[in-house]
Amino acid sequence: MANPRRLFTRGFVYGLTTASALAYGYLQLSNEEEDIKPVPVDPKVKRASDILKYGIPDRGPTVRYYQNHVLSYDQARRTPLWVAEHINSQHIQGPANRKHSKFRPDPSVDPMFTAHNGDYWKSGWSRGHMAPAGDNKFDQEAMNDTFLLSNIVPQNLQNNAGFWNRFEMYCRDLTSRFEDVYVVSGPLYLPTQEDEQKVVKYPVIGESEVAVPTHLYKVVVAERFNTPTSIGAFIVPNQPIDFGPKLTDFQVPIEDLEKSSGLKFYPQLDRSKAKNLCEMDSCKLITQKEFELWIIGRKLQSARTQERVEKVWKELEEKKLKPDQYLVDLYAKKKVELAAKQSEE
DNA sequence: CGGGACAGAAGA
DNA sequence: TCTTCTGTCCCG
Repeated sequence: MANPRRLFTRGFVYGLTTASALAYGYLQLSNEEEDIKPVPVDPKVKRASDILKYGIPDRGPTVRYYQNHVLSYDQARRTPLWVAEHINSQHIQGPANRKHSKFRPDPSVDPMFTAHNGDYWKSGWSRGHMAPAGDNKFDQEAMNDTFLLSNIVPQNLQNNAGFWNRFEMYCRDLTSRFEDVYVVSGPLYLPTQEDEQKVVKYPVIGESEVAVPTHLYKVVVAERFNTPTSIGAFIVPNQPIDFGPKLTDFQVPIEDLEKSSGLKFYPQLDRSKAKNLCEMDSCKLITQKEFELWIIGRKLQSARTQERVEKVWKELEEKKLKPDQYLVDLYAKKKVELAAKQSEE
């Protein structure tokens, strides 16, 4: 019986030489000649089996698959490189609740390269989803997957809960006008001008030294039957952004994002036929008043005491927000509900 | 929707 | 006893 290592080496060389020969075109069938020539081997490739005798440096799996998202993980920075999703109206509604999910290290990531919750605690940075939990309302397990730290980057809390949150809401709202929405999200580490040279500078947090991105990006593709596919690329600074700036302020040519990220997005998409997303659609985020009303609605929903209900309602009055009928009804309903609950106790 | 801080319970 | 986890409350 042959030596296993010997077998492995032989297979290794064969694979390399075949790939190389194809690349060099030596295996092309000749039109004129019928005699079969010996296949030349690129001497550089021939050396590879010796050079790589003890293996090829390993970045880990290039692509990792989850219930409802796919990502590539950056083992050096302890953050994803990119996270891809497909959103439609079926996925963004359902009983799944983030209160049942927990942030935790991704068990599929080598322990040497994983991030931990402790890295984020008291770091000044929040744990920002790339594939959002809210895109997985249809299934609790799919939502739980998005809380694995392989899908998380250190994100400014105001940005996460504010502008980026509204950006994610816009992506979900696209499904009311487009059947299928495809999104790739991820972190960027962009250079800044410092004296005479550009430098890339970013903090790292915790014992795992998780890298804090300078910016976040999204590439959004929206599809609808019988209309041109639309695509938009956005680069958002990882810092507080109030209601002044518009989403279109952060739109960039996708080629610019590709140069910065080193990634080609949607290589199978015929870009010459694609339209600018912000011309096909509004690219308008919800307004400050709409956002604050939404938040108050969510707080009312989750209120557990009468005191809390009254406090939230007072907040609404202080901000001079006009509640719609739904909110008025919800307020009345919660008051009755919690009064009954208190009389039980 | 997006998050964190904290106290007390549960576990080593 | 000290550490870790979970539930609860809080914020925009």
